[in-house]
Amino acid sequence: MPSPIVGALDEAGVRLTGPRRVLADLIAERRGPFSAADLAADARGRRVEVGRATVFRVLDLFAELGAIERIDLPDGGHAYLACEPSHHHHVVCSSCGRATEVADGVLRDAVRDIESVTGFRIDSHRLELFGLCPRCRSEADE
Amino acid sequence: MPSPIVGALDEAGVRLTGPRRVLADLIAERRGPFSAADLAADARGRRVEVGRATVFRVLDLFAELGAIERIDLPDGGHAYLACEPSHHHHVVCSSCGRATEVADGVLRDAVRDIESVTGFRIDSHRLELFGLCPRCRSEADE
DNA sequence: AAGCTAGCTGAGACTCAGTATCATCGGCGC
DNA sequence: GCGCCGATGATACTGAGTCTCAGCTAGCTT
Repeated sequence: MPSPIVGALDEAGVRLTGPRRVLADLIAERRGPFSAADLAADARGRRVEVGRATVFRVLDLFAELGAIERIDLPDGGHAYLACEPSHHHHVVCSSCGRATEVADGVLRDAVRDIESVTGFRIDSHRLELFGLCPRCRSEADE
Repeated sequence: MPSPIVGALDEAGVRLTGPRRVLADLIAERRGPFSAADLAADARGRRVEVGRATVFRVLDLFAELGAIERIDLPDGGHAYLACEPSHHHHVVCSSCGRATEVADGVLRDAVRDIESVTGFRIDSHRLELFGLCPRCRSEADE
């Protein structure tokens, strides 16, 4: 079964090259957030050489297609996350790295409030949430 | 008149050194977000030499004291912003860089919703908003 | 199936933010 | 003033991300 990202590539009408397939597969197998360096290491682990520059380019491409998203970690670092193309936000577990998506709806009212208070016209926003996932919560309770 | 940051340093009981005063003044004069490199350049422009490492250290210190905050720009870069120490979020004008603070209250309900939907226990979050400030809006309308 | 070409790739040099180290300096409590 | 200890600056280092360019290849064309 081909990864859903490969399907997205196909639909977008971009070339389906070797490195793109490999990276799409590796991304599909990852659960939590990952960095460009992680992917490069994964590829090396499989004895598939993918240039560092290519990893960044492909990550950019996927992000443009909406197949993955770039998020900012609390420590200031960056990471990528496979996700649905619709606008949404991420909840990242600070213990195990597991991540979940949250629909954007919850923020709509808040954004409207902020617009009327500040006079700004809000064009875009980014919200990232960090905490403990259900599994890590119950482990912490024991 | 001393910058409000100098007061914060005093209260926190940390040393009031030359570089800290200089950087506090430079930060107080800035309107929008700024980077560590911006500050270093400002200092050089005034013929005051402040080591690059010191700029980062002082920025860290100020951030710890809550006198400034680190924000993530939409392009993935970082910047700092002078602000009040209470928890809040920033609205940054994507045209002129002017920034405003928004109290955290608007998000409380949204965070509660997200907790009940996902089962996560949310410990922290970061919200950044980008758009046009009132002034740039009216200029854009003309 | 062979040819063509735009677009992709990999190597490697480069930039730039941020960190680590360490000898020296200078705030500030005495 | 004196002296201690934290702060400083010079310098070297790391690691993420970008740029360039020669060579390669996916997939259209015939």
